[in-house]
Amino acid sequence: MRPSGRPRQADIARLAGVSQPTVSLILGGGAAAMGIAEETQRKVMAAAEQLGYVPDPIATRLAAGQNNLLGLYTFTSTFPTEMSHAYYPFLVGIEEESAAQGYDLLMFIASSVTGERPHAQVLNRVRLADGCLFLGRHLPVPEMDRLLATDLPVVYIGRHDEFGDRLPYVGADYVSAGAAVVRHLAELGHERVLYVREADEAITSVDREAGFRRGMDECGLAAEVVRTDGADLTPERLRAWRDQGVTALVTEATDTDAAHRALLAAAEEAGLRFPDDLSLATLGDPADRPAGLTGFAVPRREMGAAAVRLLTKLIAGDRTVPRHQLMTCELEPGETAAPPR
Amino acid sequence: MRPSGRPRQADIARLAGVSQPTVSLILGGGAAAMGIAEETQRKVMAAAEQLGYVPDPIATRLAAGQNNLLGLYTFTSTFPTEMSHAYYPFLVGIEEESAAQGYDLLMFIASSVTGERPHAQVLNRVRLADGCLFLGRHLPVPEMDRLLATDLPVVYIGRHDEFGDRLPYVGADYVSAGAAVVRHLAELGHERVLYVREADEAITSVDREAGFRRGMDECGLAAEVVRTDGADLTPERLRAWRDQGVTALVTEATDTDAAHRALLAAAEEAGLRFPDDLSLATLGDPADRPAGLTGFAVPRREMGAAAVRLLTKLIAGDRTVPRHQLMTCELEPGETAAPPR
DNA sequence: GATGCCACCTAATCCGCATTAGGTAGAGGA
DNA sequence: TCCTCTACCTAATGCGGATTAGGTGGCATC
Repeated sequence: MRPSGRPRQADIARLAGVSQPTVSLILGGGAAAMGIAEETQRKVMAAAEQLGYVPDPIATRLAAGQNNLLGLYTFTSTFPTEMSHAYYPFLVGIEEESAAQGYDLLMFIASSVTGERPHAQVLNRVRLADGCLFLGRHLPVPEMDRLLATDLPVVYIGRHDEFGDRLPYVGADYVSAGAAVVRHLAELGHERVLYVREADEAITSVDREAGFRRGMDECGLAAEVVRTDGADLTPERLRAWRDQGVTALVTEATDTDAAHRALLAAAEEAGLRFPDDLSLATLGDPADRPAGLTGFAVPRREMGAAAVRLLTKLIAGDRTVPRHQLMTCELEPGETAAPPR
Repeated sequence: MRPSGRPRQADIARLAGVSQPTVSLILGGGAAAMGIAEETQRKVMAAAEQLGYVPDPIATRLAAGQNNLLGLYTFTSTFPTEMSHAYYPFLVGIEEESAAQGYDLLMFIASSVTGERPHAQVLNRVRLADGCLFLGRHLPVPEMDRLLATDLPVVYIGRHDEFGDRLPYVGADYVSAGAAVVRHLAELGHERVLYVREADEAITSVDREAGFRRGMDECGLAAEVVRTDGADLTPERLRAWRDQGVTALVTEATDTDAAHRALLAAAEEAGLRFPDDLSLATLGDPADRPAGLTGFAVPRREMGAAAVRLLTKLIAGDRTVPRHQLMTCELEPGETAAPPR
């Protein structure tokens, strides 16, 4: 049976009057084709062209162990219907860099039909590609663990230290970015800056606070940190802070943006405006980032591109690349922070 | 060389004291394993379990003859940086339905910032999927023609009649939708409705006008059509139409939205408001659709899903499916159309 | 004219699994 | 005892391409 009408190397070989291995050598290109007569190469290339030959990625991978396909697996729907297209910038970066590196993208889809453990199935299919990018908040640890046990190159987009050095990733440098935001506030003249963070201990939250502290430290200021669940951020509390001499607030953007939202709401209710009454900065990209908000931007597009570069290097067998990369986030001065008044 | 340390069927076979094909039969499950002794099955299953066997998807697919991959090729960047994410809803539908059908998505990347990849080359590579979806405004006719000459199942998203029956597609039924919008206006009491369209003769524009005319016809009204390049839509002209008794305007949404935008601008300048002074409806989805605009919605998500269904049927060899499908667009009553005043 | 040497290409295999045509052993019948 | 069936399993092969170890013919050399 010949399942597809696609031409194979054997067809080219017949047409060109050579053997299949010769075709493979020539189409394989470069160094391997060195010892082959120009004339033969021309014939073969012409035949391949004429037949519209395209190598079968499956066979290629089976035989050679690679097929120029980069897998992309998101642990939720790749194209989220609900959430603001948070993944989109990643995809843009991934697409661009993949094209630049000569890879096509193989998007693996967590089938909703498989129910129970959808990831197990897909994580197996993932091995179709030469390597795979992962994206998404909730990472299924056991399946990932099994995948890491294989030799498939993998890169996670986003910081994930659960697996230590075993899981390469490209993340954002929240620490440096947080410190930069604080320095910006200090340069504006703020001396009492309060960090309002959520109770969540996610690595990103930890990093942001570390960044805040580092920035304060570098400026010789005392770091004050408050944890909130959102509800306890009352207008009175805000006013009290202000009366005590606090001139700037820093919050963090998370998946829920609880602290950020609560702060905005409380300020509104208290009749406090930014930056007139208080300065405000936010560490991270809130989902509905108000224009002019002081903080930093997560370079999602660049992260996507960097992840592709890292992955292709891993595929190429490069053992020297740093397996954990943190991208710099650009400071966004914005308009919610100004000199204290 | 044994590239991966994973166990294969041969290993199981050795451990269970049977042959590799036997293992394949048993693990292949169900019907094929019918003629195999229970005892043997147990041994094999136990061995597989013990070794932690997981079938290699590559080899499986090579042997099975198809790879469960749907290609997706957009004639522009798949993830446009600039334009409002017009393709996004298509992608959502495509992803969902692909998952439901058990296919993964292979995204072919056309142009990139670096190194142009001519369509010809990519259209060749496209053939590595079991079938391919196409998306995008500008379709390279000669290359497409060559691709259609092969037996690769293909579905275009969007109406494209250049290739007649050779190119299956899933489009939107602009004619019916246009007629429905006009009927809506007529029901509101409008009798003199003016269609303001662009000069472009794209099939979609032709359809929209046809829809307008059909709607008017069904309501026993005379169709009046004006072509514009945008610049000639002066405030005076709008006022003149109104003074002559026109109570409703209909425009079309295109890639540039020239007519639509010009009309809004001219109305603003003329101090005419919708629906107070004139009623307005737009055929299609303008890029920045103002909330409440009367018109119809293009069911992009459903189109994506329908395209996947059509493609999978074609792949399965179904020769009876209608190769051209037009999806119904929902009327959006909106607020820019009201009874004439 | 035998030998050596290249330059070019092909035969043979493998990758891991699926499939089909056979083969073997044991049971049952004559 | 010989033959025929089943019941079970295996040998052989293919999928499409990569790789390696040869093989062949022509030309130069002694």
